[in-house]
Amino acid sequence: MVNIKEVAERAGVSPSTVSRALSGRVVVSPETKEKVLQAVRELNYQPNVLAKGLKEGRTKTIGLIIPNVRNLVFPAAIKGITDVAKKHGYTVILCNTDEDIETEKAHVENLRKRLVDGLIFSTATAASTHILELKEQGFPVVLMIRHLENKVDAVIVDNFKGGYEATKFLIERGYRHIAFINGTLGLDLYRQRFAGYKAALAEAGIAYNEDIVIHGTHDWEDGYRAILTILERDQQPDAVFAASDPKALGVIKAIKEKGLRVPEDIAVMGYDNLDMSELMDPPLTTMAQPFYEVGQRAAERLIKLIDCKRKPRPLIEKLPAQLLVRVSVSYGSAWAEREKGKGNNK
Amino acid sequence: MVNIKEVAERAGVSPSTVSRALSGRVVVSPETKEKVLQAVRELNYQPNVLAKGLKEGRTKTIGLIIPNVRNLVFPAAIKGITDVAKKHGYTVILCNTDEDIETEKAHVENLRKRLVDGLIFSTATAASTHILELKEQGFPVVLMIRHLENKVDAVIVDNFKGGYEATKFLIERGYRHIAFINGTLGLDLYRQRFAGYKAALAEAGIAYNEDIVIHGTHDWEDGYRAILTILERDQQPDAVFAASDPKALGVIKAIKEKGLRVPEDIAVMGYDNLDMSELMDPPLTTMAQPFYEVGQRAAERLIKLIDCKRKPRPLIEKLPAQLLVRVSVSYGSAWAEREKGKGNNK
DNA sequence: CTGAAAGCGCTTACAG
DNA sequence: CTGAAAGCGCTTACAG
Repeated sequence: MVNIKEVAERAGVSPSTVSRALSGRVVVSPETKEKVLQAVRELNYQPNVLAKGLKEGRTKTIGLIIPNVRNLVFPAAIKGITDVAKKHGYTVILCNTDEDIETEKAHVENLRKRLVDGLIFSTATAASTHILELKEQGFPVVLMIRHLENKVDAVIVDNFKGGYEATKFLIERGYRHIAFINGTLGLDLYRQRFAGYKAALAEAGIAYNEDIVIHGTHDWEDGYRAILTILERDQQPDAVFAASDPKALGVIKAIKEKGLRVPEDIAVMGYDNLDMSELMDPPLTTMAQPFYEVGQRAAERLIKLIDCKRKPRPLIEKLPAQLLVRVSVSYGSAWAEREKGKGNNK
Repeated sequence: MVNIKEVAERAGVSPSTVSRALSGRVVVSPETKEKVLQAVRELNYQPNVLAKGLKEGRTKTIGLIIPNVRNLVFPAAIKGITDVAKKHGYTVILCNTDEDIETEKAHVENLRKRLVDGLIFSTATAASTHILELKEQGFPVVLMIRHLENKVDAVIVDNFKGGYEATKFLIERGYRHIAFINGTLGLDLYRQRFAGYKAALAEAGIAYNEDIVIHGTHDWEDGYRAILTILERDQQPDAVFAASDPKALGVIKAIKEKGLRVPEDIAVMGYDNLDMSELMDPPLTTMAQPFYEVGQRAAERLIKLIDCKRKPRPLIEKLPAQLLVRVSVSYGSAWAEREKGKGNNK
């Protein structure tokens, strides 16, 4: 590859001048500048980013650490990040941790060796204390989707509110026996959705029934098994709130295979709004998470942290999940009764 | 961050010695080596990869250029690549082109400025001649999933065979009026699947009927509309072969909404085997593409190209797609007849 | 406005 | 086996 010296020779100036003409930050006479640009074009000169980075101490690169690229919540967020990064002239390095904390640490080391300017994370586990260390060293870090304590900047979705609103909607629709199929309680986002579920029940005066709540499910097959387990306990929920779309989809599959109908016999509410959820039979009612926006906001926040010398105090940005009503939730038995009663109340 | 000089001081040796002790490629006395490693541990020294890369002219980094991270075929391939890269000590830089050729070119420039050691591509379009240029300059490039002419190393799936076997299976199952819903003919992979479809028809002596073939569909909504269009043409296919799973899923949705049953009235065959396809109602019969393996093989090939000075001639590796029989395809009208006739033929 | 020099943090041929 | 020196390709304070 051609270097700055060759460009300088071609243009009849010194390397310093080439550098200045290209940077735009220093005054260079118009004629010299034109000569330089001409030479650059002729030789198709591409400044070596390593040398530049070594000198300047920054690389216009951000590291992105994701627990699992095959988890469908991440591709949209990745897109949001790369779009914003591109707009600001940043390159993104993607690392996959397989939900493993040691792999995560290894990636962080590797990225720091490469002098990335900042890091966007979805933590593998809540035990990622090495992230707090980074933060303390003044290294720009933004968490996304999954967050830690409130000491590190983060862009997340309001999971308590999401869980609350989903459950409240089911209750308003007249469902009274609402099963909850949750992910691992090791992740704050699932704890929050659970708390929201309970809060909505309490508000409506519905007793919490632990026989229709299952934690720790992971993929659609777990969701499939979980609802079967609940059914085997001789529980007959009139609705199921699953804490992720894949779990909801597994639930629907199991319900159908039992010869029951969705939503007539059991309504199903998901959480995510993955691309496929609209396509399902029946189309899934769900809490839509704004993953693309989460990615965008995380990247914008990180770039702000990188550019600004004195570190502002951590900001936790919570975006709202949005209820998306489709076919998998209809009206429960309490709906008609309430409608009937409405006339009297007024 | 701590540098090599500080380590040298701590260990009481020269920077050269630190470098040598760490590289392992040169003889260093055991005692010196121990002193150095001790200092490295105490200071938590991480060699600066930029400086190292600048000096050595390589960075142990590979660039990965993907047309669209939200397209579900890619996450699995990305995983295959990052797994292999990690095993060999390489880092992966992910770039997203949005199917846009100019963005693709910009990414290539950017990555070369960063001295990546090689590139893995899924080309945005067949017109990516800049990739051929890279190849001619002796720069290591491997294409994946989508390939160009046979001048560049590539790991792809055998699309002709895949299209042929899918269609042949439908014919063997007794279907005779098989619609084909294809992607864009601008991509070789769709041309090949189409050719396979026609070859299987011809072999079985079934006339090609262009009224039940639609090209250029992209996502599930296009698939949904395409089958509706065919139905409006007063065509009644007994089976639909869709050239991707999302298209097949859209087809199923449309068929159901028309009050027809899958597979009893119309059978549906997909192509991909995305994670969700098994979950559908009915579970989708499809040609499974080994995306994870494609990613692995592409990364292995690229690393081989990087390590080997004299360039071997381009190798196009074709992995087989595999028929996965699930519920969305059953038995067509010609099946029973043939079964009946079998006794006589023997 | 422009050039010569120093330096970013490494590695490696050259001496010893 | 080890150290001093040069150099990878840039940028920028220092002169002029």
